[in-house]
Amino acid sequence: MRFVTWNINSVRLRIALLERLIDRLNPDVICLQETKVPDAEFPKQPLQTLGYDHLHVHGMKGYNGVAILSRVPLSDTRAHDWCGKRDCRHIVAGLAGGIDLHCLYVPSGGDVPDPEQNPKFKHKLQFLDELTEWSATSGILSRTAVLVGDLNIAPLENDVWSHKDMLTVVSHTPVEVDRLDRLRAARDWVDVARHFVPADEKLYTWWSYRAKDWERSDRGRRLDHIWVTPDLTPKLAGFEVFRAARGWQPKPSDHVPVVLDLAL
DNA sequence: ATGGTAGCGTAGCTA
Repeated sequence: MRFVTWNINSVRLRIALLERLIDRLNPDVICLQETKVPDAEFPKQPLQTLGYDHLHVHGMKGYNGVAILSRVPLSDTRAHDWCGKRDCRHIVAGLAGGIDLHCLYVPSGGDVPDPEQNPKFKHKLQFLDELTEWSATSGILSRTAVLVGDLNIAPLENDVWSHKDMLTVVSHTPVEVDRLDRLRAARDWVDVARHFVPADEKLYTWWSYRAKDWERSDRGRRLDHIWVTPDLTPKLAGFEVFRAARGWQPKPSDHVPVVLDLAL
């Protein structure tokens, strides 16, 4: 079974690129972040035409928004609210075989990496803390699961173009990397990218729109992640960062799709 | 040190 996660940065604007992605990768399940559309206006029809009959969409006007598009049935679909906000950042669906699929969009955190000065950074840390607490107490701990999405943190040295220069830049500061580690440790999640790609190798899933030439400067970050519970480790069959999509014209997303194959 | 681009929606917020 092939899973793809992609921060698409507006699903309506990039529906043609989503169709191209489907043509190239033929995923069974697609998880999207930053759909930026209320549920009633989600472009369901073109996806159903392509065989994605099982849709779990959770969006709002203008910002955020997550979605799961599937060719296989989804059960027990639900959404979670964190930090007292209804901001459409976390949905879950059940797959055959008792597997939970989490699609997540963690707050970006603003510019200043200080929770006292910057409410957005405080929100990011609190969001991760609430998720970690919930992971440890909700009973979901014992379930087999796949977690994907834009976690907006690049935890390892080679998840950013320059570890030294990025230590004070939101997405790679020690305080948020520590919070992400605690979340990962709460269920002993396996970081699938680093299962397949050695930690001494640079690996990015996002490149800023602001670079003159994203490909040449290659100042990327690994913000988009795929995690699985340890019982799925023997089923890990393939992984890819679909870097080519960053150059798709016109108007690429600043994030690229990330692919997981599971031998279920 | 600064400012650079993009999406939504049509100003200014968010990333």
